[in-house]
Amino acid sequence: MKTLKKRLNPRKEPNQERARDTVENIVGATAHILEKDGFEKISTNRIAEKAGVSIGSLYQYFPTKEAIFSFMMERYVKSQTEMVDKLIQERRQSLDLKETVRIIISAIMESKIKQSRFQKMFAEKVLSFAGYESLHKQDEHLISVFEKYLEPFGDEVRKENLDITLYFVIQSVKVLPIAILYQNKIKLQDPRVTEELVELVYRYMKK
Amino acid sequence: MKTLKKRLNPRKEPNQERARDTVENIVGATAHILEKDGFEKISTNRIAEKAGVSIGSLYQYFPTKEAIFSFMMERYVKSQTEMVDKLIQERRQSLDLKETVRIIISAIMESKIKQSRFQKMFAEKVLSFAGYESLHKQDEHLISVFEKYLEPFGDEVRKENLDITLYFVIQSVKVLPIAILYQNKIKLQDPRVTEELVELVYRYMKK
DNA sequence: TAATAATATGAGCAGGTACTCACATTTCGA
DNA sequence: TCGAAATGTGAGTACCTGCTCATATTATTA
Repeated sequence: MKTLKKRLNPRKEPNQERARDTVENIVGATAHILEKDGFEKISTNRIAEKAGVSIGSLYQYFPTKEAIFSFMMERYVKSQTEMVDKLIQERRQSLDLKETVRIIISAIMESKIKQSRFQKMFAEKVLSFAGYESLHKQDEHLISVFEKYLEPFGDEVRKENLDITLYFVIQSVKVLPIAILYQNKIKLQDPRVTEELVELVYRYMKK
Repeated sequence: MKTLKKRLNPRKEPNQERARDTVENIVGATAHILEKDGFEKISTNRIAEKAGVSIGSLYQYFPTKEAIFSFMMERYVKSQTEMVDKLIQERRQSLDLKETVRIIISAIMESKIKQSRFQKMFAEKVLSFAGYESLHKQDEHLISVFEKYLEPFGDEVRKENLDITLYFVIQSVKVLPIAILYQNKIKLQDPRVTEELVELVYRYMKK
Protein backbone atom coordinates (compact mmCIF):
# COMPACT_ATOMS: atom_id res chain seq x y z
CA MET A 1 0.00 0.00 0.00
CA LYS A 2 2.76 2.39 0.91
CA THR A 3 4.75 1.24 -2.09
CA LEU A 4 1.82 1.99 -4.33
CA LYS A 5 1.46 5.51 -3.04
CA LYS A 6 5.13 6.17 -3.38
CA ARG A 7 5.08 4.96 -6.93
CA LEU A 8 1.99 6.84 -8.06
CA ASN A 9 2.26 10.14 -6.27
CA PRO A 10 4.16 12.98 -7.87
CA ARG A 11 7.73 13.02 -6.72
CA LYS A 12 7.99 16.75 -6.40
CA GLU A 13 5.53 19.59 -6.61
CA PRO A 14 6.37 22.09 -9.34
CA ASN A 15 6.70 25.52 -7.75
CA GLN A 16 8.06 27.76 -10.43
CA GLU A 17 6.26 28.62 -13.64
CA ARG A 18 8.67 26.72 -15.87
CA ALA A 19 8.28 23.63 -13.70
CA ARG A 20 4.52 23.75 -14.15
CA ASP A 21 5.13 24.10 -17.86
CA THR A 22 7.33 21.03 -17.79
CA VAL A 23 4.62 18.99 -16.11
CA GLU A 24 1.98 20.22 -18.56
CA ASN A 25 4.24 19.45 -21.49
CA ILE A 26 4.72 15.93 -20.22
CA VAL A 27 1.01 15.41 -19.76
CA GLY A 28 0.26 16.93 -23.14
CA ALA A 29 2.85 14.82 -24.92
CA THR A 30 1.52 11.70 -23.23
CA ALA A 31 -2.00 12.47 -24.40
CA HIS A 32 -0.71 13.21 -27.87
CA ILE A 33 1.20 9.97 -28.22
CA LEU A 34 -1.69 7.96 -26.81
CA GLU A 35 -4.01 9.56 -29.28
CA LYS A 36 -1.73 9.12 -32.27
CA ASP A 37 0.10 5.85 -31.72
CA GLY A 38 -1.78 4.07 -28.96
CA PHE A 39 -0.80 2.54 -25.71
CA GLU A 40 1.72 0.07 -26.97
CA LYS A 41 3.96 2.70 -28.47
CA ILE A 42 4.30 4.80 -25.38
CA SER A 43 7.52 5.03 -23.41
CA THR A 44 8.95 7.53 -20.99
CA ASN A 45 11.79 8.32 -23.37
CA ARG A 46 9.35 9.06 -26.15
CA ILE A 47 7.17 11.17 -23.88
CA ALA A 48 10.16 13.23 -22.76
CA GLU A 49 11.32 13.69 -26.34
CA LYS A 50 7.88 14.75 -27.57
CA ALA A 51 7.47 17.08 -24.59
CA GLY A 52 10.76 18.75 -25.38
CA VAL A 53 11.94 17.89 -21.91
CA SER A 54 14.80 15.74 -20.73
CA ILE A 55 14.10 12.29 -19.40
CA GLY A 56 15.61 13.40 -16.12
CA SER A 57 13.09 16.20 -15.73
CA LEU A 58 10.27 13.78 -16.34
CA TYR A 59 11.46 11.63 -13.48
CA GLN A 60 11.71 14.62 -11.19
CA TYR A 61 7.95 14.99 -11.24
CA PHE A 62 6.77 11.48 -11.95
CA PRO A 63 8.48 8.62 -10.12
CA THR A 64 7.16 6.02 -12.58
CA LYS A 65 5.49 5.90 -15.93
CA GLU A 66 2.25 4.81 -14.31
CA ALA A 67 2.32 7.95 -12.20
CA ILE A 68 1.80 10.00 -15.36
CA PHE A 69 -1.31 8.02 -16.26
CA SER A 70 -2.50 8.16 -12.70
CA PHE A 71 -2.10 11.93 -12.61
CA MET A 72 -4.05 12.40 -15.83
CA MET A 73 -6.72 9.97 -14.74
CA GLU A 74 -7.16 11.59 -11.36
CA ARG A 75 -7.43 15.02 -12.91
CA TYR A 76 -10.03 13.88 -15.40
CA VAL A 77 -12.06 11.92 -12.89
CA LYS A 78 -12.07 14.89 -10.56
CA SER A 79 -13.35 17.29 -13.19
CA GLN A 80 -16.06 14.86 -14.27
CA THR A 81 -17.16 14.21 -10.72
CA GLU A 82 -17.31 17.89 -9.88
CA MET A 83 -19.39 18.54 -12.96
CA VAL A 84 -21.93 15.83 -12.13
CA ASP A 85 -22.09 16.86 -8.48
CA LYS A 86 -22.81 20.43 -9.49
CA LEU A 87 -25.54 19.43 -11.94
CA ILE A 88 -27.21 17.19 -9.39
CA GLN A 89 -27.05 19.97 -6.83
CA GLU A 90 -28.74 22.35 -9.24
CA ARG A 91 -31.50 19.81 -9.95
CA ARG A 92 -32.24 19.15 -6.29
CA GLN A 93 -35.64 20.82 -6.40
CA SER A 94 -36.91 19.41 -9.66
CA LEU A 95 -38.86 16.20 -9.83
CA ASP A 96 -38.43 15.70 -13.56
CA LEU A 97 -36.14 12.69 -13.60
CA LYS A 98 -35.87 12.33 -17.33
CA GLU A 99 -34.82 15.92 -17.73
CA THR A 100 -32.14 15.45 -15.09
CA VAL A 101 -30.87 12.35 -16.84
CA ARG A 102 -30.79 14.26 -20.11
CA ILE A 103 -28.91 17.19 -18.65
CA ILE A 104 -26.26 15.05 -17.01
CA ILE A 105 -25.73 12.79 -19.99
CA SER A 106 -25.59 15.75 -22.37
CA ALA A 107 -22.91 17.37 -20.26
CA ILE A 108 -20.90 14.17 -20.08
CA MET A 109 -21.21 13.56 -23.80
CA GLU A 110 -20.09 17.09 -24.53
CA SER A 111 -16.99 16.68 -22.43
CA LYS A 112 -16.31 13.28 -23.97
CA ILE A 113 -16.48 14.76 -27.44
CA LYS A 114 -14.18 17.60 -26.47
CA GLN A 115 -11.69 15.44 -24.65
CA SER A 116 -11.94 12.49 -26.96
CA ARG A 117 -8.16 12.32 -26.95
CA PHE A 118 -8.37 10.90 -23.44
CA GLN A 119 -11.21 8.57 -24.14
CA LYS A 120 -9.30 5.86 -25.93
CA MET A 121 -6.74 5.77 -23.20
CA PHE A 122 -9.65 5.35 -20.83
CA ALA A 123 -11.05 2.51 -22.85
CA GLU A 124 -7.80 0.67 -22.34
CA LYS A 125 -7.26 1.55 -18.74
CA VAL A 126 -10.62 2.24 -17.12
CA LEU A 127 -11.55 -1.37 -16.75
CA SER A 128 -8.13 -2.89 -16.70
CA PHE A 129 -5.85 -1.40 -14.14
CA ALA A 130 -6.83 -2.34 -10.64
CA GLY A 131 -4.37 0.21 -9.29
CA TYR A 132 -6.63 3.04 -10.31
CA GLU A 133 -8.80 2.94 -7.26
CA SER A 134 -9.81 6.53 -7.90
CA LEU A 135 -12.14 5.20 -10.56
CA HIS A 136 -13.81 2.78 -8.19
CA LYS A 137 -14.05 5.52 -5.64
CA GLN A 138 -15.70 7.73 -8.23
CA ASP A 139 -18.21 4.99 -9.02
CA GLU A 140 -19.07 4.62 -5.37
CA HIS A 141 -19.31 8.35 -4.89
CA LEU A 142 -21.63 8.72 -7.87
CA ILE A 143 -23.77 5.83 -6.70
CA SER A 144 -24.30 7.40 -3.31
CA VAL A 145 -25.00 10.83 -4.83
CA PHE A 146 -27.58 9.38 -7.18
CA GLU A 147 -29.08 7.25 -4.48
CA LYS A 148 -29.67 10.32 -2.37
CA TYR A 149 -31.01 12.28 -5.30
CA LEU A 150 -33.45 9.51 -6.13
CA GLU A 151 -34.97 9.28 -2.67
CA PRO A 152 -37.93 11.55 -3.49
CA PHE A 153 -38.72 9.54 -6.61
CA GLY A 154 -40.40 6.76 -4.70
CA ASP A 155 -43.07 6.09 -7.29
CA GLU A 156 -41.11 6.69 -10.45
CA VAL A 157 -37.95 4.68 -9.87
CA ARG A 158 -37.57 0.91 -9.70
CA LYS A 159 -35.63 0.13 -6.56
CA GLU A 160 -35.43 -3.64 -6.32
CA ASN A 161 -31.78 -4.06 -7.22
CA LEU A 162 -30.79 -0.46 -6.89
CA ASP A 163 -27.10 -1.24 -6.33
CA ILE A 164 -26.79 -3.10 -9.61
CA THR A 165 -29.09 -0.70 -11.41
CA LEU A 166 -27.06 2.33 -10.48
CA TYR A 167 -23.83 0.56 -11.29
CA PHE A 168 -25.12 -0.38 -14.72
CA VAL A 169 -26.35 3.15 -15.29
CA ILE A 170 -22.98 4.64 -14.47
CA GLN A 171 -21.06 2.10 -16.52
CA SER A 172 -23.39 2.54 -19.47
CA VAL A 173 -22.80 6.26 -19.55
CA LYS A 174 -19.08 5.77 -19.11
CA VAL A 175 -18.50 2.97 -21.54
CA LEU A 176 -21.08 2.97 -24.32
CA PRO A 177 -19.91 6.27 -25.80
CA ILE A 178 -16.36 4.93 -25.79
CA ALA A 179 -17.53 1.85 -27.65
CA ILE A 180 -18.98 4.21 -30.25
CA LEU A 181 -15.52 5.67 -30.70
CA TYR A 182 -14.17 2.31 -31.79
CA GLN A 183 -16.51 1.57 -34.61
CA ASN A 184 -16.67 3.80 -37.62
CA LYS A 185 -20.27 4.06 -38.67
CA ILE A 186 -21.81 6.21 -35.98
CA LYS A 187 -20.09 9.42 -34.90
CA LEU A 188 -19.93 10.41 -31.27
CA GLN A 189 -21.18 13.84 -32.31
CA ASP A 190 -24.37 12.39 -33.74
CA PRO A 191 -27.06 13.81 -31.42
CA ARG A 192 -28.93 10.53 -31.64
CA VAL A 193 -26.18 8.93 -29.55
CA THR A 194 -27.00 11.20 -26.63
CA GLU A 195 -30.71 10.72 -27.22
CA GLU A 196 -30.38 6.97 -27.19
CA LEU A 197 -28.23 6.95 -24.10
CA VAL A 198 -30.83 9.03 -22.28
CA GLU A 199 -33.51 6.66 -23.50
CA LEU A 200 -31.56 3.61 -22.34
CA VAL A 201 -30.82 5.01 -18.91
CA TYR A 202 -34.25 6.49 -18.21
CA ARG A 203 -36.21 3.47 -19.38
CA TYR A 204 -33.95 1.23 -17.34
CA MET A 205 -34.38 3.21 -14.16
CA LYS A 206 -38.06 3.95 -14.20
CA LYS A 207 -40.63 1.72 -12.62
CA MET B 1 -3.34 -5.18 -45.20
CA LYS B 2 -1.26 -8.04 -46.43
CA THR B 3 1.31 -7.37 -43.75
CA LEU B 4 -1.37 -7.57 -41.11
CA LYS B 5 -2.57 -10.93 -42.31
CA LYS B 6 0.91 -12.27 -42.48
CA ARG B 7 1.57 -11.15 -38.95
CA LEU B 8 -1.64 -12.41 -37.40
CA ASN B 9 -2.24 -15.65 -39.21
CA PRO B 10 -0.76 -18.84 -37.86
CA ARG B 11 2.56 -19.54 -39.46
CA LYS B 12 2.08 -23.26 -39.83
CA GLU B 13 -0.85 -25.59 -39.33
CA PRO B 14 -0.19 -28.27 -36.73
CA ASN B 15 -0.72 -31.66 -38.35
CA GLN B 16 0.47 -34.21 -35.87
CA GLU B 17 -1.03 -34.77 -32.45
CA ARG B 18 1.97 -33.43 -30.55
CA ALA B 19 1.92 -30.28 -32.67
CA ARG B 20 -1.69 -29.68 -31.75
CA ASP B 21 -0.72 -30.22 -28.13
CA THR B 22 1.99 -27.63 -28.48
CA VAL B 23 -0.46 -25.07 -29.80
CA GLU B 24 -2.95 -25.82 -27.05
CA ASN B 25 -0.25 -25.57 -24.42
CA ILE B 26 0.76 -22.19 -25.75
CA VAL B 27 -2.81 -20.95 -25.73
CA GLY B 28 -3.41 -22.39 -22.28
CA ALA B 29 -0.28 -20.86 -20.84
CA THR B 30 -1.17 -17.51 -22.34
CA ALA B 31 -4.59 -17.62 -20.74
CA HIS B 32 -3.07 -18.68 -17.46
CA ILE B 33 -0.53 -15.88 -17.35
CA LEU B 34 -3.12 -13.31 -18.38
CA GLU B 35 -5.39 -14.49 -15.63
CA LYS B 36 -2.72 -14.58 -12.96
CA ASP B 37 -0.37 -11.73 -13.75
CA GLY B 38 -2.19 -9.55 -16.23
CA PHE B 39 -1.34 -8.14 -19.57
CA GLU B 40 1.74 -6.22 -18.65
CA LYS B 41 3.60 -9.27 -17.43
CA ILE B 42 3.14 -11.32 -20.54
CA SER B 43 6.00 -12.12 -22.90
CA THR B 44 6.59 -14.78 -25.49
CA ASN B 45 9.49 -16.18 -23.51
CA ARG B 46 7.33 -16.51 -20.43
CA ILE B 47 4.53 -18.09 -22.41
CA ALA B 48 6.89 -20.66 -23.89
CA GLU B 49 8.37 -21.45 -20.51
CA LYS B 50 4.97 -21.84 -18.84
CA ALA B 51 3.75 -23.95 -21.75
CA GLY B 52 6.73 -26.25 -21.40
CA VAL B 53 7.63 -25.54 -24.98
CA SER B 54 10.69 -23.97 -26.51
CA ILE B 55 10.50 -20.42 -27.73
CA GLY B 56 11.36 -21.72 -31.18
CA SER B 57 8.30 -23.93 -31.26
CA LEU B 58 6.11 -21.04 -30.30
CA TYR B 59 7.33 -19.07 -33.27
CA GLN B 60 6.71 -22.00 -35.58
CA TYR B 61 2.98 -21.64 -35.05
CA PHE B 62 2.60 -17.98 -34.18
CA PRO B 63 4.59 -15.45 -36.18
CA THR B 64 4.11 -12.73 -33.58
CA LYS B 65 2.91 -12.38 -30.05
CA GLU B 66 -0.21 -10.63 -31.25
CA ALA B 67 -1.01 -13.69 -33.36
CA ILE B 68 -1.54 -15.67 -30.17
CA PHE B 69 -4.05 -13.16 -28.87
CA SER B 70 -5.67 -12.97 -32.25
CA PHE B 71 -6.04 -16.73 -32.41
CA MET B 72 -7.63 -16.90 -28.97
CA MET B 73 -9.89 -13.98 -29.70
CA GLU B 74 -11.04 -15.38 -33.00
CA ARG B 75 -11.79 -18.74 -31.43
CA TYR B 76 -13.78 -17.17 -28.63
CA VAL B 77 -15.69 -14.80 -30.87
CA LYS B 78 -16.55 -17.67 -33.17
CA SER B 79 -17.94 -19.83 -30.38
CA GLN B 80 -19.98 -16.95 -28.99
CA THR B 81 -21.38 -16.04 -32.39
CA GLU B 82 -22.32 -19.62 -33.16
CA MET B 83 -24.09 -19.91 -29.85
CA VAL B 84 -26.15 -16.77 -30.37
CA ASP B 85 -26.95 -17.69 -33.97
CA LYS B 86 -28.19 -21.06 -32.85
CA LEU B 87 -30.36 -19.62 -30.10
CA ILE B 88 -31.90 -17.07 -32.43
CA GLN B 89 -32.58 -19.79 -34.97
CA GLU B 90 -34.37 -21.85 -32.34
CA ARG B 91 -36.49 -18.87 -31.33
CA ARG B 92 -37.53 -18.02 -34.89
CA GLN B 93 -41.14 -19.04 -34.33
CA SER B 94 -41.72 -17.45 -30.96
CA LEU B 95 -43.01 -13.93 -30.58
CA ASP B 96 -42.04 -13.58 -26.94
CA LEU B 97 -39.24 -11.06 -27.22
CA LYS B 98 -38.45 -10.78 -23.55
CA GLU B 99 -38.04 -14.50 -23.23
CA THR B 100 -35.64 -14.51 -26.18
CA VAL B 101 -33.63 -11.73 -24.64
CA ARG B 102 -33.52 -13.64 -21.39
CA ILE B 103 -32.39 -16.86 -23.04
CA ILE B 104 -29.61 -15.23 -25.01
CA ILE B 105 -28.32 -13.15 -22.13
CA SER B 106 -28.45 -16.13 -19.77
CA ALA B 107 -26.39 -18.19 -22.17
CA ILE B 108 -23.86 -15.42 -22.65
CA MET B 109 -23.59 -14.83 -18.92
CA GLU B 110 -23.08 -18.50 -18.29
CA SER B 111 -20.23 -18.65 -20.75
CA LYS B 112 -18.74 -15.47 -19.36
CA ILE B 113 -18.77 -16.94 -15.88
CA LYS B 114 -17.19 -20.15 -17.06
CA GLN B 115 -14.57 -18.49 -19.21
CA SER B 116 -13.97 -15.59 -16.93
CA ARG B 117 -10.27 -16.17 -17.41
CA PHE B 118 -10.62 -14.67 -20.88
CA GLN B 119 -12.86 -11.84 -19.85
CA LYS B 120 -10.28 -9.57 -18.34
CA MET B 121 -8.10 -9.96 -21.35
CA PHE B 122 -11.11 -8.95 -23.36
CA ALA B 123 -11.70 -5.91 -21.23
CA GLU B 124 -8.24 -4.74 -22.14
CA LYS B 125 -8.32 -5.68 -25.78
CA VAL B 126 -11.90 -5.65 -26.98
CA LEU B 127 -12.15 -1.91 -27.32
CA SER B 128 -8.53 -1.11 -27.73
CA PHE B 129 -6.92 -2.97 -30.55
CA ALA B 130 -8.14 -1.80 -33.91
CA GLY B 131 -6.41 -4.77 -35.53
CA TYR B 132 -9.04 -7.12 -34.21
CA GLU B 133 -11.51 -6.54 -36.98
CA SER B 134 -13.11 -9.87 -36.20
CA LEU B 135 -14.79 -8.17 -33.27
CA HIS B 136 -16.27 -5.45 -35.42
CA LYS B 137 -17.33 -8.05 -37.91
CA GLN B 138 -19.02 -9.92 -35.10
CA ASP B 139 -20.88 -6.79 -34.04
CA GLU B 140 -22.09 -6.20 -37.55
CA HIS B 141 -23.09 -9.80 -37.96
CA LEU B 142 -25.04 -9.78 -34.72
CA ILE B 143 -26.73 -6.53 -35.65
CA SER B 144 -27.97 -7.95 -38.93
CA VAL B 145 -29.10 -11.19 -37.29
CA PHE B 146 -31.06 -9.30 -34.65
CA GLU B 147 -32.45 -6.90 -37.19
CA LYS B 148 -33.86 -9.77 -39.17
CA TYR B 149 -35.16 -11.49 -36.08
CA LEU B 150 -36.93 -8.31 -34.98
CA GLU B 151 -38.80 -7.77 -38.23
CA PRO B 152 -42.01 -9.47 -37.01
CA PHE B 153 -42.01 -7.37 -33.84
CA GLY B 154 -43.39 -4.32 -35.59
CA ASP B 155 -45.54 -3.19 -32.70
CA GLU B 156 -43.34 -4.18 -29.80
CA VAL B 157 -39.96 -2.77 -30.78
CA ARG B 158 -38.89 0.83 -31.02
CA LYS B 159 -37.25 1.30 -34.40
CA GLU B 160 -36.39 4.97 -34.70
CA ASN B 161 -32.64 4.69 -34.25
CA LEU B 162 -32.38 0.97 -34.66
CA ASP B 163 -28.72 1.05 -35.69
CA ILE B 164 -27.66 2.78 -32.50
CA THR B 165 -30.13 0.84 -30.39
CA LEU B 166 -28.83 -2.53 -31.52
CA TYR B 167 -25.25 -1.41 -31.14
CA PHE B 168 -25.92 -0.27 -27.59
CA VAL B 169 -27.70 -3.53 -26.83
CA ILE B 170 -24.79 -5.61 -28.05
CA GLN B 171 -22.20 -3.51 -26.29
CA SER B 172 -24.18 -3.53 -23.06
CA VAL B 173 -24.27 -7.29 -23.00
CA LYS B 174 -20.62 -7.51 -23.92
CA VAL B 175 -19.23 -4.89 -21.61
CA LEU B 176 -21.41 -4.43 -18.54
CA PRO B 177 -20.69 -7.92 -17.17
CA ILE B 178 -16.99 -7.28 -17.63
CA ALA B 179 -17.33 -4.05 -15.69
CA ILE B 180 -18.85 -6.13 -12.90
CA LEU B 181 -15.69 -8.24 -12.87
CA TYR B 182 -13.63 -5.20 -12.02
CA GLN B 183 -15.41 -4.06 -8.92
CA ASN B 184 -15.60 -6.24 -5.89
CA LYS B 185 -19.02 -5.82 -4.40
CA ILE B 186 -21.26 -7.62 -6.84
CA LYS B 187 -20.34 -11.08 -8.08
CA LEU B 188 -20.83 -12.04 -11.70
CA GLN B 189 -22.56 -15.19 -10.46
CA ASP B 190 -25.22 -13.18 -8.67
CA PRO B 191 -28.38 -14.04 -10.62
CA ARG B 192 -29.57 -10.48 -10.20
CA VAL B 193 -26.85 -9.40 -12.63
CA THR B 194 -28.43 -11.43 -15.41
CA GLU B 195 -31.88 -10.28 -14.39
CA GLU B 196 -30.87 -6.65 -14.48
CA LEU B 197 -29.15 -7.00 -17.82
CA VAL B 198 -32.31 -8.53 -19.27
CA GLU B 199 -34.32 -5.72 -17.78
CA LEU B 200 -32.00 -3.08 -19.19
CA VAL B 201 -31.96 -4.55 -22.67
CA TYR B 202 -35.65 -5.34 -22.93
CA ARG B 203 -36.85 -2.03 -21.57
CA TYR B 204 -34.50 -0.22 -23.88
CA MET B 205 -35.67 -2.07 -26.98
CA LYS B 206 -39.40 -2.10 -26.48
CA LYS B 207 -41.70 0.59 -27.74
C1' DT C 1 25.85 40.38 -5.34
C1' DA C 2 26.61 35.95 -3.35
C1' DA C 3 24.80 31.87 -1.85
C1' DT C 4 21.30 28.66 -1.87
C1' DA C 5 17.56 26.35 -3.70
C1' DA C 6 14.92 24.85 -7.68
C1' DT C 7 15.02 23.04 -12.03
C1' DA C 8 16.93 20.88 -16.20
C1' DT C 9 20.12 17.78 -18.62
C1' DG C 10 21.26 13.32 -21.08
C1' DA C 11 24.76 9.61 -21.27
C1' DG C 12 24.41 5.33 -19.60
C1' DC C 13 22.89 0.99 -17.13
C1' DA C 14 20.75 -3.33 -16.04
C1' DG C 15 17.39 -5.93 -17.50
C1' DG C 16 13.74 -7.20 -20.49
C1' DT C 17 11.68 -7.82 -25.22
C1' DA C 18 10.29 -10.11 -29.61
C1' DC C 19 12.15 -12.97 -32.56
C1' DT C 20 15.88 -15.96 -35.56
C1' DC C 21 18.43 -19.79 -36.98
C1' DA C 22 21.32 -23.66 -37.20
C1' DC C 23 20.72 -27.89 -35.52
C1' DA C 24 18.59 -32.11 -32.96
C1' DT C 25 14.82 -35.25 -32.47
C1' DT C 26 10.59 -37.56 -33.66
C1' DT C 27 7.16 -39.33 -36.85
C1' DC C 28 5.63 -41.84 -40.66
C1' DG C 29 5.02 -43.32 -45.37
C1' DA C 30 7.46 -46.12 -48.96
C1' DT D 1 14.16 -50.08 -42.59
C1' DC D 2 15.34 -45.87 -44.18
C1' DG D 3 15.01 -41.29 -45.47
C1' DA D 4 12.31 -37.26 -45.87
C1' DA D 5 9.12 -34.36 -43.63
C1' DA D 6 7.38 -32.58 -39.44
C1' DT D 7 8.36 -30.94 -35.13
C1' DG D 8 11.19 -29.33 -31.33
C1' DT D 9 15.27 -26.88 -29.34
C1' DG D 10 17.51 -22.80 -26.95
C1' DA D 11 21.61 -19.90 -27.22
C1' DG D 12 22.00 -15.74 -29.18
C1' DT D 13 20.92 -10.92 -31.22
C1' DA D 14 19.54 -6.34 -31.82
C1' DC D 15 16.70 -3.39 -29.82
C1' DC D 16 13.93 -1.11 -26.41
C1' DT D 17 12.48 -0.27 -21.63
C1' DG D 18 12.14 2.29 -17.26
C1' DC D 19 14.95 4.75 -14.63
C1' DT D 20 19.46 6.91 -12.14
C1' DC D 21 22.86 10.21 -11.14
C1' DA D 22 26.48 13.36 -11.53
C1' DT D 23 26.50 17.68 -13.39
C1' DA D 24 24.95 22.13 -15.44
C1' DT D 25 21.72 25.94 -15.67
C1' DT D 26 18.35 29.14 -13.89
C1' DA D 27 15.65 31.47 -10.24
C1' DT D 28 15.12 33.16 -5.54
C1' DT D 29 16.53 35.00 -1.40
C1' DA D 30 19.43 37.31 2.01
